[in-house]
Amino acid sequence: MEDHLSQTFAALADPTRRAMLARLSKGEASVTDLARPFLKEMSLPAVTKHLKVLEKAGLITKTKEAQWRPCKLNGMPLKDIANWMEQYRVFWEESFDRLDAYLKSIQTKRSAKGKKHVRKK
Amino acid sequence: MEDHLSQTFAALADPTRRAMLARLSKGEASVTDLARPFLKEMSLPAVTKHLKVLEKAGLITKTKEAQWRPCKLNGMPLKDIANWMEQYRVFWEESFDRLDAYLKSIQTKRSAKGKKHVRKK
DNA sequence: TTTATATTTAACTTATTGGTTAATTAACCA
DNA sequence: TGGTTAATTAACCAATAAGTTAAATATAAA
Repeated sequence: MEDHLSQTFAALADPTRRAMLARLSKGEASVTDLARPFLKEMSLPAVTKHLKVLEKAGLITKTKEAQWRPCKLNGMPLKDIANWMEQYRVFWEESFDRLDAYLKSIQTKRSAKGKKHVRKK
Repeated sequence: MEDHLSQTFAALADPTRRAMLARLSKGEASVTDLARPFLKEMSLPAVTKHLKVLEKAGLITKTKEAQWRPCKLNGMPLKDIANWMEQYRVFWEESFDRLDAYLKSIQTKRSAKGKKHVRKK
């Protein structure tokens, strides 16, 4: 998982971890706080592991307060994802006609440069 | 990988697959077209597998044209991700002061409902 | 100093991922 | 028909992910 973006996407590819982020978006929470909704489904060490994945991806920061480890959400890695997504916005936001026109305009440019691969029908 | 959103995030958590999407954002491409930039690093079956992951996540669609399988990008799953991201926008886009104020306002609401966990310092 | 609470680490298991090579299928072409 | 190109499938392997239980660590409190 060399690159930053892959690491962030991978961290988000788990419903438990996304639920933890959702909880943290309401404010700081300790490990036990975060674990509570999941203790019927998994053990505390499993929760620790999920938090470690989020931490390594930079999505949360753990601090110390007595024997507790309050966690807070850090949105920066999400900004990287949002930036990456921008280049695809046209593929979901515009009407299909516009998307089609957009693709055609690109194809034309490529043809003009002689790059288009011609294929007999 | 039960849920849709997890499947999409997981599909995006690989630089090869993201590069393939980037290529497809310039227009349709066959499997060989998509494979070309990676054939020094991996075999064709590996490429097929990556495409299968993208296809199962709904990010691409494969069609048939003679012995080729032209692939096209489908942005819909990205819209789901963009929607999910919206709830976190405040965590990267606003100034830290505003974020702090936002969190405080939420904390206050929770205190008012008697939900806030009080902890001695 | 013992005990309780909060959290992590260690060691292990199982399933999934990402890759390989070799063989197979499918369509076209001479 | 036989050969070539495009792509997939099968069988396998190594590394990683996600979980487990049991033990260890750290702080606070009695």
